Amino acid sequence: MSESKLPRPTDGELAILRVLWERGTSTVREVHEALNRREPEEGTGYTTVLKLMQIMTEKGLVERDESQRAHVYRAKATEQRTQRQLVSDLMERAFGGSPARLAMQALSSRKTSPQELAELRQLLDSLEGADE
Amino acid sequence: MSESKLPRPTDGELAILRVLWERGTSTVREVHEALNRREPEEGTGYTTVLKLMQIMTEKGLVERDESQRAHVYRAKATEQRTQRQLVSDLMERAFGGSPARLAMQALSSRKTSPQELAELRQLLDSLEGADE
DNA sequence: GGGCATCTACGAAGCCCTTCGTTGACATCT
DNA sequence: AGATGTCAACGAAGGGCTTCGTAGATGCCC
Repeated sequence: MSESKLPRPTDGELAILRVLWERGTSTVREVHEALNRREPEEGTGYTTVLKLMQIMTEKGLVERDESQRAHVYRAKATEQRTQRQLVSDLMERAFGGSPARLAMQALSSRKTSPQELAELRQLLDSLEGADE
Repeated sequence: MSESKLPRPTDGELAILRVLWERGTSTVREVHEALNRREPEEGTGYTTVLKLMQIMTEKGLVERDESQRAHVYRAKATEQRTQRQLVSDLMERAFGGSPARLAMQALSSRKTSPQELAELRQLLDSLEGADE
């Protein structure tokens, strides 16, 4: 029962999760530095990141190991799982629940590499094959 | 210059926009009734909807005609335009800017009808055709 | 040990979103 | 005209998100 529903992460929380997914488990300092390397103009303070991560711990979005003086955090949900949740959410709220309309909007909004198009085609094949 | 960037609508605002897209121009009362027909358990009050729509007017998300006693509102951006914005947003924040990964996640998250799959296939064809 | 750097914890402030009660204007019906 | 119902406007309250200053604990180096 440890897999109950996690809340939808906010923009700030998502930025932190992205660092954790990319780097693996990290301390607050590491996350803070990664964020400011990625977005030098934003400049969020150290304690701001710390506070966010503390709240995320309360919400269950991350877990932390307090055995070291500098606590070590890790994302509780995988990147895939979170992406699925966010997509489902947007699909319901803005696309009337239609995955295809969302997918088409995504593909139209930016150029996609031939390789990715091929992967998509493959996915379509498998979806059509598995009709029930 | 009337086409500047509109802010990302909140969840509540998006629900109202959906009513306006579906019904066309509407009064507050009409929106309120449509929402409570759609989500009977939620039960947002009339003044709540009114307040939201007033704020949306300030933000530029909707426009209103005040010539009648019951003001008539209409969405300022089309459904398509808003969907594109929301998708781009999510793509940047959670998918590292990759449209294909977002599309695949969308298609995996829910069963898609054969007809929609066919439409998608067609879109893929046209995208591949238009390589530069 | 004293001084310095690093880290967590706490709390407050500011802003936005949502909700709703109240008020005053306006219309309609009798 | 007076009663009733509908409407926009306003303000306030509550909660969540973000930001940061400050304090207290801990580790390290001379």
